[in-house]
Amino acid sequence: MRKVVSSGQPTIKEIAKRLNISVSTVSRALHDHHSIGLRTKARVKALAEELNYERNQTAVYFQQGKTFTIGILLPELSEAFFSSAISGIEDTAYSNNYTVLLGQSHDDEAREKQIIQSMKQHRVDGCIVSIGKNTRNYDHFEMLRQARIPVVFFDRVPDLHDIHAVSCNLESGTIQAVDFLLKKGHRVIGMINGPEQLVASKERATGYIKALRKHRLKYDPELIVNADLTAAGTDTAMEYLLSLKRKVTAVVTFNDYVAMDAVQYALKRKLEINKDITFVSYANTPVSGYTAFPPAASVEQFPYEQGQAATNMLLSLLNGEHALNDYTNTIMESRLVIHDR
Amino acid sequence: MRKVVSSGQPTIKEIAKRLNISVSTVSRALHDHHSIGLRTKARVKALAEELNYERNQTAVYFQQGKTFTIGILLPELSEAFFSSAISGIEDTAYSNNYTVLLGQSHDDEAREKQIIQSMKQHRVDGCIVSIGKNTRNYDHFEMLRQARIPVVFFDRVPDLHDIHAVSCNLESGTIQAVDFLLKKGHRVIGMINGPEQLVASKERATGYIKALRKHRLKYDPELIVNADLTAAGTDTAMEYLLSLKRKVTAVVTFNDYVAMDAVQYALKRKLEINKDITFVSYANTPVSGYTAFPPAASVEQFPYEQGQAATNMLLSLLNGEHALNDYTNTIMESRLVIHDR
DNA sequence: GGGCTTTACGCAAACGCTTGCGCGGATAAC
DNA sequence: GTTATCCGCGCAAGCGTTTGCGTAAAGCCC
Repeated sequence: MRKVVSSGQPTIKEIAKRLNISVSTVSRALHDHHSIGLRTKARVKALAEELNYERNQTAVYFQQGKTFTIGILLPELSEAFFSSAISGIEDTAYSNNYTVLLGQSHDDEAREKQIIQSMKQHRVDGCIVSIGKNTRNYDHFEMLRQARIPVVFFDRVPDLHDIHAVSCNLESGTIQAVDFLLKKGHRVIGMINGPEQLVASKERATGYIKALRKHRLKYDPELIVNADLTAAGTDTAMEYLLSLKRKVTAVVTFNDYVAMDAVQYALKRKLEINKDITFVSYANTPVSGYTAFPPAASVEQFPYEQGQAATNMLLSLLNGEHALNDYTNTIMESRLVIHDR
Repeated sequence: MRKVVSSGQPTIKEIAKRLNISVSTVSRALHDHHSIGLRTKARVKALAEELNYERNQTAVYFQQGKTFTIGILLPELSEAFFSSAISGIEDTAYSNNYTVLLGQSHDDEAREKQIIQSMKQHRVDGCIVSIGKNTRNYDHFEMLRQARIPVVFFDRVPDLHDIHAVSCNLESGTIQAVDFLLKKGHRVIGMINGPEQLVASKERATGYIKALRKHRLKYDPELIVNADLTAAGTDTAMEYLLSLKRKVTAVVTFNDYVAMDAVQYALKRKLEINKDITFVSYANTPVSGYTAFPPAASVEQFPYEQGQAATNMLLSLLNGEHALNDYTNTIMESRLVIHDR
């Protein structure tokens, strides 16, 4: 017969043979099944210990059709926001005896699809996903749904209603941010927003508009520009904003990276930060405290906690505590953190 | 019989039944085995497509004793250095059809051991590990060795000779760093080093000493202090260095986090950065460019590339291109990046 | 001591897939 | 026409584990 890898690991079969009992007895003994005598249990456990027996999980997974593994798919593992989130996910997964399978899409829709496919093949029990910024088509997630693999989206959530999601209430955070600028006397406030299809972009825009309305100020659509979050895109957006007739004195940027790029651009244009122009951003990175020209304030999104929340939601889905078709969108509160005084 | 989860997924058995052929034929047809006729292959593939058949990987893994999964164990997923490394690891794993299982130790030896245990049970094909800074005992890795699961250590490498490892040549980087400071006229250079048992600490110390020797300067052991990398530890270390009779005008810190903490401490002591005291660090974070008081220079360690290298080494170990007992320590070059002029 | 329940264990199927081998039939070689 | 070769496919074992059910032996009650 074919020679399998056979890493020489002992199996319950071996234990059974040595003890002259059946494999089922061994299996049950190791599980402390009530129908097994104390003596037998003891003997089995002793031998298992001695042989350094270790249950072959792949066999169990296969047999049970469950892997105690959750897949996480993120655009960019090295981005601070996401790596904090991963940390939160891993921590709560770990304390619930789940393991984490990882994949990054690099915002590439094709790769995103492949990774989802691979995770499905790996038979993950569920997924936590933050979609790429270019993803327009959601067939791959539909596949998961049909395979009854629950998915919890977080942060970058597709604009659908029948999904489970955890995200931050950016609207309220944005309102706080614009409030802050208005109180500092700014009247022409630009916004470098993200791609239109992202919910996060819509929320930011809505917050921006609502804040103005609250102060009975007229909303000028010219002041919001959608960018692609690259440095070049940010430059273009800044160039546009600075070219407007109305003089923009403050800009709300999509995240800290955009803010830093925007700051660079402003410096190139010989503008003085926090004087000629003030930036407010969303804290996707822990650098704010150390940055030379940090945004005057930023909206904290608590990535670690979002990761935890997403994982907890997935786990309750997996445990059946939460019905698969009971779609919930957990909104976490964001909070404006003011850096300069 | 017991009702298994049975997500309704089609199996090769079903395909076989529908086509009135044997499962083995189906299996082989799907693998394009030469011994299967073209007509049969076509029929099988067509039906598979139609039924939306998808191979049950857990069954394959179990059957083959291989999971095409590698485990990565790191101290802290959210640290920039490690998250870049993860990104590099995931990318090369992905392009070699491997998947990545993730765990973080939080520098806790017990948790480290549990994660290794769990990965072993998951039957990962191999591991990539950066050990916790408190880890003194390596039994868990010995277990992996006995289970013939290859491990590649990287960055934080245990001080053993019979291991596979990828790390950065910190010695040369440190020499460059100290050279830099000496050329700027500094003569009393402190070093806040990491925990003694880390190879990385030893290399830094060695580089420091060699650089002095190169310039025919006497090495004063008082100037190197081992810290625990916490903010408090850094404060203590700074306090110590500043209390010395010889006036320290420059400090080489273990990494950017330590540097930033040290900067904070120096500021509290009313010292002017880059005038009263100059810092040089190791770039474990991408923030240097944006920081208010960045270290004057830092030694770049290329985490992404280290991750790639570690993964490639592991893969060649797994493919048998590299003998398990042929222990190699790949040293990558570090390079001093100068921030101020 | 007969009938009953309980205790403690074994039997064997099942999970989905791969693969060595065997075998019938067609084709080629001589 | 006989033999060797090859093509195309089926049989069945095996990977390690779990678990429904069957069944002896032991214990209990009356």
